Amino acid sequence: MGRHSCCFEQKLRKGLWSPEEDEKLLGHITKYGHGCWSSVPKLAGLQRCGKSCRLRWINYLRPDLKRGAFSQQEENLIIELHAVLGNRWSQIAAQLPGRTDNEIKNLWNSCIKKKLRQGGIDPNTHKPLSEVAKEEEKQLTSQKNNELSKPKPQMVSMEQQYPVEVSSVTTSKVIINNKSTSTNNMTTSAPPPTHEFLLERFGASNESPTTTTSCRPCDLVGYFSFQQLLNYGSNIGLSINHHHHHHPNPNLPKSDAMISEFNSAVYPSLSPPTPAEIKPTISIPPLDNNSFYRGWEAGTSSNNMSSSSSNGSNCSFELQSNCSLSENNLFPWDLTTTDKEVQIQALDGDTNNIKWSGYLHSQFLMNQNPHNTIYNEMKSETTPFSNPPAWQLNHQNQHQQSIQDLQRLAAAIGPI
DNA sequence: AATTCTCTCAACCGCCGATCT
DNA sequence: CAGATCGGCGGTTGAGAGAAT
Repeated sequence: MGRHSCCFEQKLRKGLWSPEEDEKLLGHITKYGHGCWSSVPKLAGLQRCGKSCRLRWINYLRPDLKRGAFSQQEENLIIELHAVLGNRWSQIAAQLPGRTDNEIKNLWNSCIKKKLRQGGIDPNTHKPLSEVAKEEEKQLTSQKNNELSKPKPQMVSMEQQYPVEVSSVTTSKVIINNKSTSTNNMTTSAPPPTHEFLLERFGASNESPTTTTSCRPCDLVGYFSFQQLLNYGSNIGLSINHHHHHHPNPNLPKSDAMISEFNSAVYPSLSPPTPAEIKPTISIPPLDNNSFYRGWEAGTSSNNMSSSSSNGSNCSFELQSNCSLSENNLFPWDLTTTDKEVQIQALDGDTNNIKWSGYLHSQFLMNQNPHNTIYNEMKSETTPFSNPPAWQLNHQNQHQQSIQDLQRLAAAIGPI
């Protein structure tokens, strides 16, 4: 069970895709949509399994892919998201329009990990390496002790260990305060950081006056503002602005000051606010996709989602769109217009960065001409699959789902 | 110039949950 | 209800390119 039948089939090609194969797949999908992936190879005349076709499309042929090197902003965002999501590459990729999970995963494994280590940060835990080493030592000793007392170690599921479901916020799964889950195996590969860690990172410490109950507003802040970021989709960068200038977190021991400085550089938008009474307000955009996007578009480059604090504290949480949608057309297609497909083009508009192979490159550049584009074909075709294309619907649905998730969460929590 | 090493990245593999039959 | 199928995900592999020796 679970195995793809295609995996057993003989005579299927493997390995790198030839330009001819790419052309066939591209031609087929742009004309008919992918529909059922398992039927794509047959229909497109390819000796590949459907899974391979899907992967090729998603990772390489999709027209909304942003090619070229990752910007520093993107890298920073990946680091920030990894701190929250762990190795959930697809969810991280969902916040970086035009980037694939595979690409991000590769970048993480080849570059970012190394950079973080060089900066004294453990890439798995996002904590200073020195701290992690200490914890490992502690764990080793406590493990030894446990082995003496317990014959078998208890398995802890991810849900038990990190009970806040980051990917899909549903009222049933949100646990406001997970103080009970103190076991935090920092040696495992890339666990999402704990709630406590986020509190530490965000500076929402016990100094808050509202810390006595099990449902503190500040407890929500770390996750919830991040959740807002995550759910509000691809074009939002999180910035936690505290109106002090950057300085090492006073809560950190002095020996960690350098690391803190590094954090400021690597996590430029994540410099911890001073421990203060942060009380975010939540504004929920309407469900209507178009008006939501227009709402972002209508704003300036900085769209405050929540920025008030109850006592006039200098801290504010602010969600920013990276830049104005109207300026950069960050969505690969403009959902508010009728000529959607005509708008599809390299997102950053920098053709030098486009890594298409030669024939594809010329083909796509050609296709950017609204008068000569296969995407016009896509639009005009009225096949069961391509009206609109599934990959467009997916993107659209993803945002709508995110908004609905957030609304459910807000409804469950009530006014803060 | 030849060899080895390192890095990048496309693609595969195996698993899982959802859906279909 | 059980098995089959499918789409999706994260981990891993290995080819190829470039750097170092």
